[in-house]
Amino acid sequence: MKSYHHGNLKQELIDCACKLCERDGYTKLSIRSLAKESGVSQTAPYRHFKTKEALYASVATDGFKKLSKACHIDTNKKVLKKHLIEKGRNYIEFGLNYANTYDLMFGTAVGNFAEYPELLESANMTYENMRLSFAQLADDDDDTIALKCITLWSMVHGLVGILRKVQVVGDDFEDGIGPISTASAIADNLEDHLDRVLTGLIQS
Amino acid sequence: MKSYHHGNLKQELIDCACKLCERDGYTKLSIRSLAKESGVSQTAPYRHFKTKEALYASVATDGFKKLSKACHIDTNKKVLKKHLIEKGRNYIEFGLNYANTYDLMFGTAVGNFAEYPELLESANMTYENMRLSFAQLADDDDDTIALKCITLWSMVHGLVGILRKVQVVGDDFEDGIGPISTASAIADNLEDHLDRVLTGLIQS
DNA sequence: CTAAAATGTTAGCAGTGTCAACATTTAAAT
DNA sequence: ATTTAAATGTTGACACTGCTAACATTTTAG
Repeated sequence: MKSYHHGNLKQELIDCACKLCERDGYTKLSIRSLAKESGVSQTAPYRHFKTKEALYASVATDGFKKLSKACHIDTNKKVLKKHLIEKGRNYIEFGLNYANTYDLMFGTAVGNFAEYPELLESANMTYENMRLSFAQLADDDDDTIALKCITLWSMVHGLVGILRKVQVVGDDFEDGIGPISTASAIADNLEDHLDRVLTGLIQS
Repeated sequence: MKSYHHGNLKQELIDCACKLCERDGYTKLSIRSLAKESGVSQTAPYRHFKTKEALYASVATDGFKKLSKACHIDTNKKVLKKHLIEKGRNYIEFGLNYANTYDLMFGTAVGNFAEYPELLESANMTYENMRLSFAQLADDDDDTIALKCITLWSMVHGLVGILRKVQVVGDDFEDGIGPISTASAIADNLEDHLDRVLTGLIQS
């Protein structure tokens, strides 16, 4: 027999939301359907998430933790350029493989990260590891490091966005923006691509 | 006295949608409120837009035309690096000043551009001008040009996205991701920043 | 053991996208 | 010019949504 209290509703809602967000995109997600999925009344989720945005924030937090792990570099050991390239590739692959979650993390679904401390912290962790890793490679003052780090982050972030938009058959632009051959070329030679960008950043 | 037929409903709906999308973000936009705004019944818009996504597509098309104009380069005259830098700045400023519209253009609100020929064409026009301009600067074969062009596009696109996320007070990460001083530094020195990236692309 | 806090339920409001059936106006065909 | 078809607008309705208030139950703390 089912007890009145669920026992682990909050985490189950988050897990389920992560799954559905990634499968269908966060716009398709509804609190009500989520509640039904967990066998609970329509408004039960409101005991754990004040608004839908709060639920989004939890999903985004989960996303940042996964992204952080995917491109984490051990800064205790010496950081090499090849490490950064490898993790850059991981970043881009995360953005492409978890595209819907990535939208939630970097879109406007969650207006102000500061309202959700865990989200803010997980996002900053991602940035901080990026910055520390980069600092070991480039021989610059802190401000320059931060600046180049943002440049690098913009690069991989932008690639994720553009690669998703660039999809075409052949050379005549019929099904998307730009030539798909180019998109494939970049995706296939991501290491070379990152190497070139990174080299420019380290040396200049 | 008001006539049964509006006369110019479609364009008025688009204009109004563009305005409201930019002001409040596209998620806040509703067909019904739009109809009310134009003094027409709730379902009248459906004579001009099959779905809400079709309306989004029209707003996005308008956005791409504006973006295209903002960073258009006359490729009949000789294209110089400074032109590309200037237009790169215009691109980024468009992305930041029309952030909500930019979301609609590059987000997932419109799933498949191919379903909306005008949208596809306006987006391709943006890319094509970018590519032709770049081709005059870099002395490479077509494939390499396309590849570097995507790289450049990713750079400015990524900057728009990241600059919007990076916003913090001081050095302790309390209100956003990363240090706001860095974001300002990039924004203030956008020309230098673009110059560096561009120089790397032209020479390597 | 009792009071308070946490968690879940039911009922309901206001708003949404979309559709079907119908009305009116405009454009095209005879 | 008259008839017909197409385009455009309206009403009414369905199923769905986020969210709130009022109430029920369970767990936890004093």
